[in-house]
Amino acid sequence: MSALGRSFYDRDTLAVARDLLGCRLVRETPGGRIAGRIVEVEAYHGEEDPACHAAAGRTRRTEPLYGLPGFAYVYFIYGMYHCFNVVTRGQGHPSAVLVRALEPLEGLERMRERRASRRRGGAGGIADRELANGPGKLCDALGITLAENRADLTGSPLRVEPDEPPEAVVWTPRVGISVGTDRFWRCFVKGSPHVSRSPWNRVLADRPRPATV
DNA sequence: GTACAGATAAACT
DNA sequence: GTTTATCTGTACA
Repeated sequence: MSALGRSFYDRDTLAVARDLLGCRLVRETPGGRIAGRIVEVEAYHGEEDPACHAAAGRTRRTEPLYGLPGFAYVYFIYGMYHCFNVVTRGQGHPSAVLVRALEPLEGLERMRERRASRRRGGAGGIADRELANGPGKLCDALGITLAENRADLTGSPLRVEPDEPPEAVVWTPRVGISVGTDRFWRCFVKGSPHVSRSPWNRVLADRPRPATV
């Protein structure tokens, strides 16, 4: 399966977020493929979005957001974890989609080994659904670090492949932010047991897709 | 099952 | 010096 091309990412951020659900995030390693179905994402939309890192303007960290769509934006957070984003839209509009959770599909044992190295319990204690049900966890499972920041997702060992689209999705506010909580820009596959933990998961009513910004 | 404290360092002010 | 798009272990129900 070939990677999604540049034009996929060069669209409205909410549309890219929605269409990433169901796709397969793939990491090629010397030991083989590690991959999972994307089941949860969040949109971060430009300097006018107070929760977007670009709200602080163009800095050393946010530089990738101002670059071409289809490249990775990875940052280090809470002194311990990494978060993986795909850059959307054209240059000059700094927006991206945070990938928050995967349904593990390939290389589950390699995921387990990488995740276990940070824990005390050992590799045996991690259930399949706990391997990548969070933005920090999936970066650990796939071995994504700052070395992958600015990687070209359209032609590299780290890429997104089209797969089965979800039957239904749910929109909620974004997780872990203190501003911009009025925007329902988190989107996940309805009924998936692989999404991250959030009080908003109980909001079962389907929200219509937010208006394009 | 839920609730909370604490870990830990880059980027920014 | 402050903040942070998180996770884990422990405590308790």
